[in-house]
Amino acid sequence: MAKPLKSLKEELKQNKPWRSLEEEAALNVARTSAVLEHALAQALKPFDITQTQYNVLRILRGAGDAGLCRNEVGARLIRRVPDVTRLLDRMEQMALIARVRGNDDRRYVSTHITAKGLAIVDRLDKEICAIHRQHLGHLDKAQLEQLVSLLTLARNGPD
Amino acid sequence: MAKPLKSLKEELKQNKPWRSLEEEAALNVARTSAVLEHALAQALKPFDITQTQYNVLRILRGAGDAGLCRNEVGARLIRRVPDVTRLLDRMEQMALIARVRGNDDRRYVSTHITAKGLAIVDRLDKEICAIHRQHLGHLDKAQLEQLVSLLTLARNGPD
DNA sequence: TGACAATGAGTGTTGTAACACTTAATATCG
DNA sequence: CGATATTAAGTGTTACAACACTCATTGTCA
Repeated sequence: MAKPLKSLKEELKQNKPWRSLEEEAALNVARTSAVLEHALAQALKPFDITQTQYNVLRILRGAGDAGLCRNEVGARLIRRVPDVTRLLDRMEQMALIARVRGNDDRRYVSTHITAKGLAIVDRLDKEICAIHRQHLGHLDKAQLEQLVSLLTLARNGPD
Repeated sequence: MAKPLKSLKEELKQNKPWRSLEEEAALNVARTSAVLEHALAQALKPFDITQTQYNVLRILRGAGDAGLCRNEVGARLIRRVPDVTRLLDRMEQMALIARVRGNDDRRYVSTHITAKGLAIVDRLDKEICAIHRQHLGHLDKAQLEQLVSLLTLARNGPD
């Protein structure tokens, strides 16, 4: 027998009907994201890094030896943050990343992941993977693909 | 002809394959949420309130004259925040809400929306509705329902 | 070639989020 | 009835987010 699913209205003890289906969808996206991000934040806490910092580490691991400049890092973050400079400052202080100012263009500062930073993301890979499976593993392949497809469609806008 | 949709990988200039479908789905949820929340934040800026504060105002509007205590407000927020007290403090200073300590149980403080707060949420209704339609209106009814259904299923977990 | 725009990084400041901890009032039970 | 737990709200502190602004270096073209 199918388990009765707890709707968002029940979750937030909301008893009024949604004003529109679009609103219901938007709130469901926000709520689901909040739940997933909370789980991620909990997993990162023992390592004393935030989700954004974890995101940066993964971006810089992907960038390899070439590294990336501040603006490129900022552009690849899932959530845009103003003040990438001090985000990187803090990570540099923690010795998770290193920065080198360019020689040909002295405005340019390339940012690299350090061995310490790399060790942390590598160490976290399995754990984060397990969290994703724990939270989304009960959806089958077709459902996950459909979810990705609907969200992609949503983000690509009406134009 | 169908417009080619921009995938998350293209959006974030990521060229590596996802490690799992679950991860791809989780990141798509997070990214979509970030985009929607950014749009909402922009709309709220002229009124000098944050998304969380807007969320509180809607909760308290829904609660009506009875109001809600601090913990109830916190429980109904889309994203959990520690320190609801000072969130409400700030809103009280802005005269958006009012608090009354209970007489029979003097621990209990009920929180109400003020006329000023009510005026702001009411004023915002149409605008927020338009934002939702702008961002999700190009999905048809079946797609939105499926999105809600998949997200609800995701949040309800494997157990 | 020299003024001026464009680009990349960084700073100052304020408010808010996150964490652990405390105080006050009521309920419970030996 | 008094010790103890429970429930509700609040406080102290640190670090981070958000906003507008500045500084330095390079590109461009009249």
